[in-house]
Amino acid sequence: MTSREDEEKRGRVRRRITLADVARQVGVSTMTASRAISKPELVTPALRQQIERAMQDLGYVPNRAARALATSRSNVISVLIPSLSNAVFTDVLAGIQDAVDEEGVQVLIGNTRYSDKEERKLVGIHLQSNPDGVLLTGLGQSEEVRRMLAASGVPTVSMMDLSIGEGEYSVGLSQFDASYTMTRYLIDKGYRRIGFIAAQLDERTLKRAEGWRAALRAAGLYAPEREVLVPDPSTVALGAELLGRLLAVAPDCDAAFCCNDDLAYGAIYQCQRRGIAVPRQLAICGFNDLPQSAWMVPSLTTVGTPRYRIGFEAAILLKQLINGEKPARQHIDLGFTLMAREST
Amino acid sequence: MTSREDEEKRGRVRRRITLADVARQVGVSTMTASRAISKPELVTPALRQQIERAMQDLGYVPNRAARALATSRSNVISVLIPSLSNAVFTDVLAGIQDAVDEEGVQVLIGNTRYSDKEERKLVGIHLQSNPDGVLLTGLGQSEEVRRMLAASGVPTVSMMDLSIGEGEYSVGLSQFDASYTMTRYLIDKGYRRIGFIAAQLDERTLKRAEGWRAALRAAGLYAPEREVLVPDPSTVALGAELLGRLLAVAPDCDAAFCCNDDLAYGAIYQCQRRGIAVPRQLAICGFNDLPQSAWMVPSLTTVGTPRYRIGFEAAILLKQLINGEKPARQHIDLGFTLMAREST
DNA sequence: CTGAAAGCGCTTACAG
DNA sequence: CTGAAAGCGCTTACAG
Repeated sequence: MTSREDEEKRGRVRRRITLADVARQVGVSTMTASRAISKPELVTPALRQQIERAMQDLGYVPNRAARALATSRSNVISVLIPSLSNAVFTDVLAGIQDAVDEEGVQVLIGNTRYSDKEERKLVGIHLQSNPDGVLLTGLGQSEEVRRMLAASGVPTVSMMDLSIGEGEYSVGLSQFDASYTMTRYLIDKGYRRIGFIAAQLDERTLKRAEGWRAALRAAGLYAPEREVLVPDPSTVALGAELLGRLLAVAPDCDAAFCCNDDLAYGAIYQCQRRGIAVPRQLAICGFNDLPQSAWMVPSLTTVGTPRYRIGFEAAILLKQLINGEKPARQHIDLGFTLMAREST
Repeated sequence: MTSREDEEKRGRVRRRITLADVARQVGVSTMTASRAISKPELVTPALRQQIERAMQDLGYVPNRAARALATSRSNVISVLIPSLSNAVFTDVLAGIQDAVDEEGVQVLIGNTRYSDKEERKLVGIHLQSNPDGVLLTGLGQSEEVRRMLAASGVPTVSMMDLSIGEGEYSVGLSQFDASYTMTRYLIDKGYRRIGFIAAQLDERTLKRAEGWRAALRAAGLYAPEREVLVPDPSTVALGAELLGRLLAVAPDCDAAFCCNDDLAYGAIYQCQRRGIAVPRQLAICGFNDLPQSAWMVPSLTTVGTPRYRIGFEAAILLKQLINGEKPARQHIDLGFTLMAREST
């Protein structure tokens, strides 16, 4: 204590309080102080109280880095998502956080911006933190990412889509089936010239495009000119523009399936600006069922996806792997829900 | 090498490659290997190349915890935001990420969920990681949070609002002025019975309410029954409901100022459902200018806020503090922009 | 139930 | 330009 005060008076850098300081104050060894935290049942109640008291008084804050180094358990999990501005992934994140919350696990969030290169870079960086596990978005990781992850031996779970690999783990839904189902619904409702609007063109989007094509082909209604696919980031503004493009190349469309809700919002606004009645003249549907979709006018027909639960279940699965347990299932299909509303 | 292979054959846990492994392989000391990373100019080019080669071959991944422990510099900054589902804060986050990207700084994200208690808890947890700096949202931290932060000696910058404290640092805008300006604009446009709809009731919202009141009072137009404030989380659905409530208690309103864009979207949808013409019968405006606001029909009058830049500049300011530099300004006012559109 | 001591994987002032 | 050695702050098998 006194030497510490001296230091401060002399203007030296304030040294952080360590376990040793706490132990000295109470007159026990550091290992007993350590145990008072990690295995409290192993230390006499009276002693434990004194130690806890001293930690309080001194304002002791454990040093994670030291603990991680000593235990080679970081209590960190790494999460790689393609976007933070897309509500889909912040919902996934919320599920993850809730699943690991009480355990003192820290979630390291990496934003890959839909880029394989960024993902590669982030895996490298995150691996430096020795994560106990990694949560990945999608299945299409680059060879190098797979190699790094395999070499590290860190358990990994993929989110959003369903894998079929033996040594792999995934939690999600079939993007293809969901899209096929939506398209089938449109056909059953009587729509015959169904366009498809997509942006970003990540793996999920491409699978949705495949689902749409397959359903139309099965019904003998597929027409390639009715698909407008662009790699640009998905926004409401882009949805408005792409609907314009779709109608320019395929003015006879009676429905437009947008690969996500943001694009659908833009498409609906575009219709409103042009005086096109939705759904009477043109039906519009989206994908994901963001909160706004149920409330806008007209309300949006879309596919509900269990994003929060995907994050939650993926984190649970990862925890099992981290603890060396054998999970009941390697691949967890959380399904989807068709939300039929006014826009179709 | 050989002993390592032995270990693997015997099925032992695969040991992580360390700097010592790299050094041994090349035949140098670990400190030279270390320097090849941190101060490459201090090691002979030929040697350096050999070392880099060995790191590649062995798949060496530095251990952040060990480095943090040795240097007492974590290269981590902690960011506390109240929500991840609010685009406002993901924009702030994007600015922060971009500002610290290349430096190998890791951003620890804490979601306080608008709760002082959560914030307190998160500060404690994040402090365990020895962050080099902390970025806080808003000015209203609890006494305990201030104490913990002060005791840790970690540099701190507040985001979103402007502080006036001497030893404090902040980057943001005057929420009061922005709201006052919007209200003044409505008055100038001829609106006389202007309601206010707010949710969440965090500090920023309350300051916006104050700005609205002040402008109306100054014009002799303030009427307390025209304010509807609820603590619930802000959503589009709630905006629709609150507009209903406002019109129930104050049916003579000719404008409704929503404390953020989400509520405004809901309010506009509510009007559309009820056949209330916007802005002819009721003007609606929001706050923040989210991407959709410019595209919806009618487009939304709102206040543009420099969220990305707030995050970016706050991170720059924090870096200066971390490096012991004296920043040019303690408080950076990034202002706001009135976006007058169709809805008013 | 408690303690002495070694070790986790890095970095760094100090010599040479 | 390179190295021997100590230290960062914890934890843990092993004794007692």
